[in-house]
Amino acid sequence: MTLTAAPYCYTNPRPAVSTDVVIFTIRAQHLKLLLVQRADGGPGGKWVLPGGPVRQDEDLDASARRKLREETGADVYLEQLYTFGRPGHNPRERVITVAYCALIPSDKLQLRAATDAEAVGWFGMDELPGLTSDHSEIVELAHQRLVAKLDYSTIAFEFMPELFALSDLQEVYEIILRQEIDKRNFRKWVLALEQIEETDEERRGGTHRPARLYRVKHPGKVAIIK
Amino acid sequence: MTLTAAPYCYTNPRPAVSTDVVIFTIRAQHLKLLLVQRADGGPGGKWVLPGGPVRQDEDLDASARRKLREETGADVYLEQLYTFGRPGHNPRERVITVAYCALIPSDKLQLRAATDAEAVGWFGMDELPGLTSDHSEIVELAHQRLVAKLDYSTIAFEFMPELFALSDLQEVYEIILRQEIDKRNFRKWVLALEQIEETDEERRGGTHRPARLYRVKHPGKVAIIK
DNA sequence: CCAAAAGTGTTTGAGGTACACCCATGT
DNA sequence: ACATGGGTGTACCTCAAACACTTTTGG
Repeated sequence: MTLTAAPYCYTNPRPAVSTDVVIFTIRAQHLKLLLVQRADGGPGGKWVLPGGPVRQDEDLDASARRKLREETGADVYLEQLYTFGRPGHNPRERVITVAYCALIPSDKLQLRAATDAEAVGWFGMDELPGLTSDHSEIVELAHQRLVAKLDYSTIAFEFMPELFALSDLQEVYEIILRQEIDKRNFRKWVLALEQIEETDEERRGGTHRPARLYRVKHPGKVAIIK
Repeated sequence: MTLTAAPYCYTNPRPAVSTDVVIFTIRAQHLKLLLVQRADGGPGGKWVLPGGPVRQDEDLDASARRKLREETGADVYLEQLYTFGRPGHNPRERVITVAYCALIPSDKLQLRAATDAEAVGWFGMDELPGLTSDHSEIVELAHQRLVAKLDYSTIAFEFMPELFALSDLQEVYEIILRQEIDKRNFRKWVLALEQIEETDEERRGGTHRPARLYRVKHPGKVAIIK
């Protein structure tokens, strides 16, 4: 090992630190998450969560946000999930992973054109390709947390575009919770939160009464609701 | 810098990774947390959270647990809080801190005899000595999270000794929430959770009716309550 | 006029809150 | 007997859940 190959030397061993991001969106009536396939040669390369080493001069949040932007171009809600740090087999190559979770509204959903280096794709929770066990664990935790947060926060609003109908929002809840919700009760509940407001726009589409459109009052801020 | 002084070399810079633990207990009718004072020479050494570098072969949880044991001898409820990783001034000496929170029941509260190297002490939230700004931030977050969790989990039970009276438990809630609670309503609520059970022990103490003692049904497991 | 989604109120039950007195003991 | 904390029940109110029909539009 030469100095030019490994010029960063410490008196104690140090782990490599990466961030991995679970990026969720709602698409085609399903909750999906983004995976990338590194072109490590073979055609059946492993799909993995977007992620990689934290730069030395970069905050953890910034690192996760950079990866989010690199893959999706979107700059949206992002929160730290959990930090995983099982020692690996090789003590000199230990990796610590700070996992993040991001939510993309359907209207900001345009994948960055895949580079030569990797393919990107959205996968439903039921159709995930084989992931490494730590990536499975991260995805599992992110999903649990998302479901739990629907109950006590306005996190689901982060999936909504600028303008949306109440039935769009209801659909998001139904998709994530995997259960139907009574329309009248849902409307009463969500309006009572006072976190969305009516606009005077409406949306006509198809052979039925147009839907009134709403907007999130404080976009990007997730409120805790008791 | 010689090879023997810095034998661990990498092609990219790596941060040092530490764990810091916020250790809470209830003592003398106050919520207190443990700080240590490194004997860095001067008498007015800085008080800091117990913490330090993660060993290379050690899980993050294990690292936090080790520090918990080193300072208190106790092996109790511990959860990961958040990971902080602002880049510091010197890019070669960046530190990433994984913060944990631990809760010690009053009966397991015996501080390890302080070594020559450091003093240890319990401080109320209102009487904290000046901490570094990142330690303040960690303490703040741990406190918020504790208060929030009282509402939707049985985390407060982790403060209880093996056997306790309902009024002891109520007192814990009152201390942390800083508000009085109606005795009858509290008892109805806590019993309806079905997470503690009556024993046939009672405690006599002072000039009044003895208190029935209860026990936590699933010690060490924090239940989420709707 | 028909199909399709949008929109709207009322009743009921569970659980949370407010509130005051009797009980068992030690001195 | 009295002071001290331990222990109990009821009335009310709020909020979540169940439930069905009318409205507006496009074809």
